[in-house]
Amino acid sequence: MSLRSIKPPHETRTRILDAAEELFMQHGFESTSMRLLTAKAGANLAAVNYHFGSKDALIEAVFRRRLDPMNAGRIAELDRLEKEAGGRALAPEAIIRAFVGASLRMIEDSKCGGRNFIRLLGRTYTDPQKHIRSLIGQLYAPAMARFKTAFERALPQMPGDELVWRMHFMFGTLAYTLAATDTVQLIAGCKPEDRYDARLLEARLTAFLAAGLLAPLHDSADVKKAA
Amino acid sequence: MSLRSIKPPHETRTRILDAAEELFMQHGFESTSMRLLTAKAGANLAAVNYHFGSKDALIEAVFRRRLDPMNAGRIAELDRLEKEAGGRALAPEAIIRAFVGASLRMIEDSKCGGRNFIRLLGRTYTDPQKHIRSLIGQLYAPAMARFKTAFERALPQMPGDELVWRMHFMFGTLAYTLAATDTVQLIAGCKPEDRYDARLLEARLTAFLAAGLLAPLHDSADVKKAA
DNA sequence: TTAACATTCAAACGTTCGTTTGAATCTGGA
DNA sequence: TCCAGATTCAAACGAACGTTTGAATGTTAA
Repeated sequence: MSLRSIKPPHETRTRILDAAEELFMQHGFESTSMRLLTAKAGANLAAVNYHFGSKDALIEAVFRRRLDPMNAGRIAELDRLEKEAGGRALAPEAIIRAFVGASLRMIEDSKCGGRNFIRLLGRTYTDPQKHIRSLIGQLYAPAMARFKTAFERALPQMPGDELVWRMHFMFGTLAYTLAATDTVQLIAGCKPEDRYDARLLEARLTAFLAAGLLAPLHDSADVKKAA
Repeated sequence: MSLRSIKPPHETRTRILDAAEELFMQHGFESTSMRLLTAKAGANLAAVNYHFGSKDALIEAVFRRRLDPMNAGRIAELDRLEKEAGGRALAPEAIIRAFVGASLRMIEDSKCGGRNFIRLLGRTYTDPQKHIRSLIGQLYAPAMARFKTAFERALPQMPGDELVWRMHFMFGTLAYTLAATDTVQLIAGCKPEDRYDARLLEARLTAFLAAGLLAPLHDSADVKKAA
């Protein structure tokens, strides 16, 4: 038995996950048939049910594989920044960058299929199926709580519900930007060139989000009076 | 023949469109079967193919019915504002409000099923199927061009590509906010109460978007140097 | 070599899908 | 009243779906 033939464990599992990632991104969950998927993965039709149990379980596995490490990285980055700052408060923009950077770094990473995943992820926040949305929510929960307290510390003067909404807006901007990589031309009116240079995009996105987060508080009394 | 029995033209057509709007929102396009849809509309299974030709044509009709008037309203509102201002430049926030308001007013309108449509629309910008995305893009194109020149007039100092991206971000924030009406609790950690009071949401969203649009220009030279 | 286990395979299962068909029914003007 | 066109209806079509099955093959350790 030669060295070449030492088979990595779960080889088919990984091939299936890779194929699923790409096809789910291209066609969505329902339009991706097990027959097309297993063919692309070079596996037998029954392989998905053997290795994952069902198509739904495969979908869950696709998200767990990348989302867990990604959010762990976000939290670690935040820990690092806070340690580095000693007792001082973090700049809101630094917190934003810790969150946004994780997504954009994955886009840049061309050798792992992260770009497919990020686009897929960005679209799945608004998936019709509730159990899929709640899976995503569950996988995000720890990081979300961690970043929320970080923002609270950085912006002690901001009312709680206001912060919740602004985080919601920021999260949405990121999600849409990553998912809708081709709708820029809707506005530009032409094909994007190198518009998805991740580094430039990160700078633009961070500037936009930081300004939105720090926007002057609207006078909610005005709104209530007008109503 | 009594007055009551005067049948409005295209009655079934309308019932089908209404049912489609609600079911597409609840389950997505593919998970909504013609059998469920026609049953909800109180029509025969063959009715969709008779009145619209195919399921895809029905999807298109669902969007055309509401999107065309909505964008026409946006443009009319912008015309009104510019006429009102005489020759003076419009405030960027007023332009934003003209765009955002059209969506939020439809959410509030409870008697027409606009709320379903808006959620459906918000998610469809990132639909996997390219021909659906390009349909939406085509329906938005006139309004998008109109608002782009309005922003250019209001912000003459902003570089063109920068404006394109910031409009992209704003559009995305709006789309996500409308589509993901239940992910706020992802951040809040609890059920939203009256969180979707449209008027309060409009104030919050406009403040966020205006600040983001007017964010200080990042030094793109820095980014290029670092790369 | 053998036995136990893990994986792959071709084939079939029952179900559901969008669409089509041709007859039945309704509608409005001659 | 009668007829042409519009609409509705029950029934069926072939295709594609996710999943299951049981045999075949590959792998590992005694």
